Amino acid sequence: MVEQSRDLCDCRLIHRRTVEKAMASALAPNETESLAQIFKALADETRLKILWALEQREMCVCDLAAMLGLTESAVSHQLRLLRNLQLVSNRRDGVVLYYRLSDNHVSQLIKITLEHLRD
Amino acid sequence: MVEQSRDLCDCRLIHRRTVEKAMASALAPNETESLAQIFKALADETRLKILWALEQREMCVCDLAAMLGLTESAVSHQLRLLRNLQLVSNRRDGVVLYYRLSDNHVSQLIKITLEHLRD
DNA sequence: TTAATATATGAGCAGATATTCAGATAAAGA
DNA sequence: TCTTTATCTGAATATCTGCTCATATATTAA
Repeated sequence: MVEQSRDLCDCRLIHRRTVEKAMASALAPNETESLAQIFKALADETRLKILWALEQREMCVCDLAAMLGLTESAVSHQLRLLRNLQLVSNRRDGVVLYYRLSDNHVSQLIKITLEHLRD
Repeated sequence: MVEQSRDLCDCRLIHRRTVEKAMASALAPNETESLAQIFKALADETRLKILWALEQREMCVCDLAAMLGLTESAVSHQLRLLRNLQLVSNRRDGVVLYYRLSDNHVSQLIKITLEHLRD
């Protein structure tokens, strides 16, 4: 006869202290959420291509669309997302908006991950 | 009379060289895909919590489930994903599998991103 | 003001994904 | 061998997300 659900294993008793410590040093809920948002922004091939291109030169929406073979609308949607997370900034020159990376954290993240992939 | 679609702006002609250079220095398709996979792995609050906990101590599936308030099944699914990307490894002690981070790239990524969020 | 250009935005759909549920494996001990 | 424990896995589902389409906004030039 089964007395407990299969989802309650003995480790929960044996490792009680481990779990308590892990919970005590866990990320704050808002930190976890913000981290996930940033990584979500990097978790898409289109946005990665955009960011990698901007890491090397500023480009307008139209340039990015041409480079990626996508509509300018699609690119603009992605740029808004990146803008909201302050990963990219822009400057206006007449009707044209030139986008660039806001800081060098993004390129650091991409480079470290490329390093990880090469191991 | 409109001669070109709205999706073909003059920038494509004016900035032709910019676009060509961007395409020449673009990430290889397989690099882009692999990068996106890694960032996708980090782009989920559950997996972030798992990785942050493992950065500080090894833990078994059961511990992680208790810590996160999730079923062991859900945790196991996520660990498989992280294992497939070689972000975590495990050692067996009897019936218990203890998980840990495979290398320190993940904690670097999380720390850089936390830094970005603090600016 | 009017027209043209570059970009932004909202709605909607197709495809991706995190969790749950039910059941399957693998190691240890009786 | 049989049972128990810890973990794994496939299928199903509800939610999320990237793109397209149509339209709106903002800047410039006529």
